[in-house]
Parts: sequence; C-alpha cells; structure tokens
Amino acid sequence: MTITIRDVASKAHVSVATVSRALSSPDLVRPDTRSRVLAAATELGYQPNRAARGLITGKTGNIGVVVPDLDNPFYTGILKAAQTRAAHADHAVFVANSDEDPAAEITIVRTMAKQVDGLILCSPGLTDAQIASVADTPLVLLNHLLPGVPSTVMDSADGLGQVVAHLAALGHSRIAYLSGPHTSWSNEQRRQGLAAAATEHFVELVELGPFAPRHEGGLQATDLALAAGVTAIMAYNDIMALGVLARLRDRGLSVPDDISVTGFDNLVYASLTSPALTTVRMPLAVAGRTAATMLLDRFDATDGPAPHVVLPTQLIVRGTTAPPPT
Amino acid sequence: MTITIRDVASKAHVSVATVSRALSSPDLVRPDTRSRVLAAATELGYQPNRAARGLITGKTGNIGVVVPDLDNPFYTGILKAAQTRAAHADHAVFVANSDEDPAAEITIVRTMAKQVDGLILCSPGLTDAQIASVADTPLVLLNHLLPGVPSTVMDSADGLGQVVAHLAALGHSRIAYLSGPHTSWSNEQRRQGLAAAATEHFVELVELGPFAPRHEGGLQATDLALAAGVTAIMAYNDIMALGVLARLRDRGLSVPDDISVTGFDNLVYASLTSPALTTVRMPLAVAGRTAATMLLDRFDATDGPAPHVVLPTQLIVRGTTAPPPT
DNA sequence: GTGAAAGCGCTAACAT
DNA sequence: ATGTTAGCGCTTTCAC
Repeated sequence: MTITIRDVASKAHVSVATVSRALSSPDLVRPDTRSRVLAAATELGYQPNRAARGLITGKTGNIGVVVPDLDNPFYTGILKAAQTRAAHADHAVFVANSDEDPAAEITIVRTMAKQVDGLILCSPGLTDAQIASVADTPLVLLNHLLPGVPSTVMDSADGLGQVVAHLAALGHSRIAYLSGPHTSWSNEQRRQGLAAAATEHFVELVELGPFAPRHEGGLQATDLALAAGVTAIMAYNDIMALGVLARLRDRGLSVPDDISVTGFDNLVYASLTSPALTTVRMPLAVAGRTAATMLLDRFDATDGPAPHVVLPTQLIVRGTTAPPPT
Repeated sequence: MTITIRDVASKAHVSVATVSRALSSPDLVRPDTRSRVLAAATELGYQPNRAARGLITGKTGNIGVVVPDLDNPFYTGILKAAQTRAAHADHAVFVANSDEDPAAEITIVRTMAKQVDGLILCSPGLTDAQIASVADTPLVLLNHLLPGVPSTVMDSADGLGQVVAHLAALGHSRIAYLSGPHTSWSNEQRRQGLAAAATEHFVELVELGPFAPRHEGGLQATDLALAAGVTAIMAYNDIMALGVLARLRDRGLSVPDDISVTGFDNLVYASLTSPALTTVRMPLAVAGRTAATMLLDRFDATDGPAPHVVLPTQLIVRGTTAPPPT
C-alpha cells in the first residue's frame, strides 16, 4: 500500500542506502545515480516516513506550540506566524491548548516532548521552577524571561508606560489599572513599568484585580474602577477592555467624554469598536516568527548562551481616550 | 539519556514484551506483574516513543487539522474544540495554515498524511476533485459535503433563511447579500438557501460580490450595496459585517435606523459592537468536537457508510436590524 | 561511490 | 502469563 524506500531502491536499481543518501546528502552519490533515484522517487510519489527517520536520527522534524487558549487571537496570532516559519523550515507543528491550566501544561509538555524537537511555550502562568523542570527539551519562552532559556518577549512594560504618558498628557491624574492574573510573568512586568511611569508622570494609580483576562473580567472590573473615582481605565488586554466598554455603555457612561479606556494587544477587533479602542500594538507575528526561528536555530547550535530578544511595542491612539471631564 | 522500554523491563525484572503488554493491554499480564511494571515506569518517568510504536502499528496517534487562516476565530473555534476532543482520546494534533491557498493545501495534506492517522479539513476552497485525490488518508470535511467522505456541516443555508425571514418580517423588501468566495462550498449552500428564502418571503435580492471574507471586503462591498438602493445588507460573515459597519459609519449612515446589517458566525467580537451585530450562531465548538469524534471513530471502524452530520444554526437578533426607514 | 548489515524503540506473532 | 524473535522504514557505520 504505502510506498517505502525499498520500492524506490528497486525501481532505481540501487540499494536502499543509496536512495537514503541521494535524498539526504546529495553530494555523496554520483549525479547520474542521484537523478535516477530522484526520478524513481517522484514517479512513485515517495514520501519518506519521518517517524522512521526520527527513530534513528533522533530528530522528529516537528515542533510544538503550547498556548493557554486557542480562542484568544493574541495566541493564535503568534501561533500562525510560528507555524508559517516552521513550515518554511520543513517542520510541522503540534499545537496544544492548555486551557490556562499550568498543571495541564506541564503534562502536555511532557507528552509532547517525545514527539517534537522543541517547544514554544506561550503560557503566562508557568512558574520558573515548572519551566526548569522540563527544560531538557529545547524550549523557547514567549513573554517570559528566564536565564538559560531562550525567549522572545514583547516589551509590554514600555507599552504600558506609553499609555500612562499618553493619559497623563491628556490631563488624567487618577487612573485605574485592571490587572490580569498575578501569576503571569508579563503582567508583573507591566505592573513594574506601570509603577515607574506613574511616579514619573505624577499620576495616582489605582490597581484593581486580578481579573480574568476576558470579557467578563472587564465587566466585573468596571464597576470597581468607577467606584474608585478614576477618570481613565487601563485594561490588561483588549478583550477585557471591550468588556469595560460594554459595561460602561450599560451604565450610561460615554467614552471618552466621561471616562477614557485603553486596551492592550491591538487585536483587529479592537479597532472596530465605536469609538475605536486606544491600545498598544504587540508585534505578534514578529514574535511568533522570532520564537520559531530561535527554536530552529537551537537545533543546530544547541550550545552557546540562550538568546533573549525584546520586541518593541507601540501605543496606538484611537478614540477611547480624551482629556478627563472638567 | 532518553529512557526506553528496555530500562523499564530490566528495572521490573521482566521482558520488554511484558512491559509493552502491561501498558497497552493490561489484561494480558498478571496484576502483580503489571503493577511492578507500572511502578518501574513511573519511577523512571518512562514515556513510550510514539514514533517507534507507530512504525509497527501503523498508527501515529496524531491527527491533523488544516485551516485556511489561524487568525480567523471561526477556524480557531473549531480547532480548539477538535484539539480538546483529540487530547481526550490521547491524540496530539498537527495544525497547518493554508493561507487560503487550495494548491498549498493539497501539498500540506500530502505532507501531513504520513504523520497522522487522519485529517480534518476546514478549507472551503477545495474542489471535490482535489479532496478525492487525497481521500486515501482518512478525512473529515468541515462545511463541505462530498459523498463517501465523512463530514460535519453547519446548516448555514437555513441560517441565512432565518435572516431573510427576520428582515422580511421587519418590512425589508430589497436586500443585498454580500457574497463570499464562490469556490466555497458553504457559500454556495447559503446562496441556494437564500434564493429559496427570498422567493418564499417575496423579497427582492441583490447579490453582490464575491468579496474577500474579511474586513476590507466589507468596506469595499458597502458602497456597492448602497448604490444598489437596498435597506438591508447581509454580509457573508461577521468580519465582513464589521467592515460594513465601519464603512457605513464613515459614510455618515446610522445603523439600524438608515440601514440594517447582519453578519454570520456569531464571533464574540460581533456582540461587542455598538449596536451589537445581528448574526447567525454557528456551533463551532460542537462542530470541532463532532469532526474530531468522527475521525477518531473512523480509525476503529474504517468501513461502513461515511457519516454526515448537519448541525443547526440559530439567528441571533441584536441591534443592527430594524424596520427600514419610512 | 555504493552495498550489506546493524539497529533506533517498539509491538506482534510465535513459543514456552 | 511471560519470554524470544522478527521486523516496522529508515540512516549510518563499515566494507568493498
């Protein structure tokens, strides 16, 4: 049924070893032999069995991408770019959804480890210890910095700093930050950037949360922020910000006249609200591509220091921010 | 380095065959032997090499999901559910993004075929002939009906019928339909349902397009629809509808007072516009789960007739539809 | 430059 | 109920 290297070998009147060489190390066989083999291979529609190859080479030609939530366009943006980059290097990608459960995540990594050459971990909830416990598999971390493990991070602290500067410039002096999960490395980063920026711009900060980084979280957080008497709300991400917007609408408040709102991530859908959401662009595609490239490079040169790249973020001013009501 | 079945065997003082049996067919070994093996396995942290197993069983324990665009929440909704279902059956999932290119898609399927036990194809652009050409690999089609190939389809024709009925009941008599790609099986389905519904409800239909099923497509289509003098616009999907809404806003038109707009898919983001989008709910999660289940079932019973399940859709009336201006 | 043979980690007869 | 053995499809020494 399925056609193997042996079929190609007999058709080309060579040994299986020669077929193998002709495909993997072309310069080890005479040109005419090689072309004969290649002809036979294409004619038969031969596709090497990667599992069998992997058994002996120890390389699967696969990478894994672990994300907390496939329904979240933030992660799928990264996934898409990583997948494209991997395909370009002839690697297939396994994807696993951890449902934002760190425990499940570790299990997933363990299970996947055997089937892939390396993994990209996008999971914000993992502790350093948990990550270290699986670092025998080549890893690239996304938005999480850990010495010794390659990582790609987007500079969200700076992004939030840009938001604070923007709001301060508009005249806001009391601002709420709706925090995401405190176990998230990137949220902690933002909070640090936030504190620094608040001090620098003489802004009084009301930190609320943690909230679920979802629409419902925004709904829930809004009333708290309102009660705190702020004139601007910075949400952990766009999804949460959309929740805030919805809740403010329900409460009869006008954005940005009564209150300013900002998101984070710059999901396409965030630009489609009315007014459009002021937010911070995260370089998702670049991040996904970079992470995949890092991992791929790691396969060749597994030694050397672990690279860490920091990608810049950019404030996108749209319609949900304005000077506070007088 | 990596720990194999042999390590477990020697630690448990049994043969490798016994270890294999203890893990795969527990009832073939004595309980105490099995527990000894299991203990050794867990103590060593043994994870069977699935590639090696697959080499002999012919089963990889993997399935593939091919989608046109990982940035589209419609597909990731399906993917997520399929992944969860597969994981539940101890199958890992490969994901590939075809970039909406049918040619690339076939290549992807061919490449993946060796590494998976079966595939879920979510790609609307594939022709029947193309699908048939790869049907030697177990396949489940999403939103595409082809005799002999198992499929899960969402009844979008009926969904669009519900939209027409709704608009007709509101008093609209001239309605535009912004068509998606004509190569899409599901779009053709909708157009058929549409024609029938229009006749039934005495509605005059202006079919425009095809347009790209994206935000830009909606932008582009809007002016055409306006020029056609309709009082309601039915978009191919929510993303396109959001484009329509944006363009109408730019043109100074009020929705739903001046004109009604409907989407399709019920993406979460569609409910967050203001006014919220009237649309049709597609049972994405059910579809993903069903497709995965179908595929998994197919592995056990590869014969028998190909199952086809049709999932109901549901009109979700929100704020973008109202009676036409008088 | 090419072939023969060993073996990657595992399961499936076939023995016992 | 358990052990022995023969491969699954491939790459890679090692001869020639």
